[in-house]
Amino acid sequence: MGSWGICEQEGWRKGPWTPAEDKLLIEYISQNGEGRWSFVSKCTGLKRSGKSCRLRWVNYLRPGLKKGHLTPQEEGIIIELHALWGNKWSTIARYLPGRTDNEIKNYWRTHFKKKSKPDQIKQEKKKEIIIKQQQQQQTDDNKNIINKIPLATQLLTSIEEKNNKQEAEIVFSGIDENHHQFLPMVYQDTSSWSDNFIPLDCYLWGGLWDLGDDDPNGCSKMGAQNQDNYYSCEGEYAVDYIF
DNA sequence: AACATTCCCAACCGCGAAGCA
DNA sequence: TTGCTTCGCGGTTGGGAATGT
Repeated sequence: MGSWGICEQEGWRKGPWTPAEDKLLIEYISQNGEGRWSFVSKCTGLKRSGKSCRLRWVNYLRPGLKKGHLTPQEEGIIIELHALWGNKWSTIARYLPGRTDNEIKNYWRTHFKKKSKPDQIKQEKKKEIIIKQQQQQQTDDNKNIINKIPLATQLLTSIEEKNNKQEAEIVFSGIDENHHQFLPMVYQDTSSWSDNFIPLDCYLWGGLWDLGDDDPNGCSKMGAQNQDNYYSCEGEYAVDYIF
């Protein structure tokens, strides 16, 4: 079934929402809360499928949504997280309060994907060469860096031992051509991540997560807790601890 | 001014996961 | 366990706005 409930029902409206439709949907949700989307049409007389109602609410009407262009900081986060997770738009969106997966997806397609054409490919290849040249050096560097991070080492070991299928691997770390410090990165299967736990590599990206105003670690808002392969951001740990 | 092209984003579609009887 | 319904996600599309020729 493609579109929830009475999917092939005649008379579903499609296309842009009108202000009157928005009003009906907002009223419904203010009285009944989110969810049970298939009941919206029954309760309000709205000629929209549950799926359409959910989409409209989530992407446009929901309170707290930010409008307007993404900030450079948000853009940076998208780039970083996309490099890590790929097209996991909803996952990325969780770390950009007020932004929707749809918005981020659209933004990526229009601002970044088009740029990864010829010029970008050349640049990528250049980078690959540079990175390869650095890798040998970095292998040693990694050891040195990790030696400075006992906890990180522990966690890496933990991931490797307990989740050998995830094949945790340090991809690179070191210093780029502009003398910017790379953090060690760990690529792993992200499918098992839960909302409540922050993977090691996110922990390692402490600066990135420091978006908050309520917690110097920028982590508490993510509700991190202890779990086998995940680093707890509650308590005394400081993300800046790494470098 | 007129037309063509590109950009942008809201909305749709198909699929798979989750929940439940 | 199975089948059905609901939900959420990622990919794609359609069309208006902006820009270029």
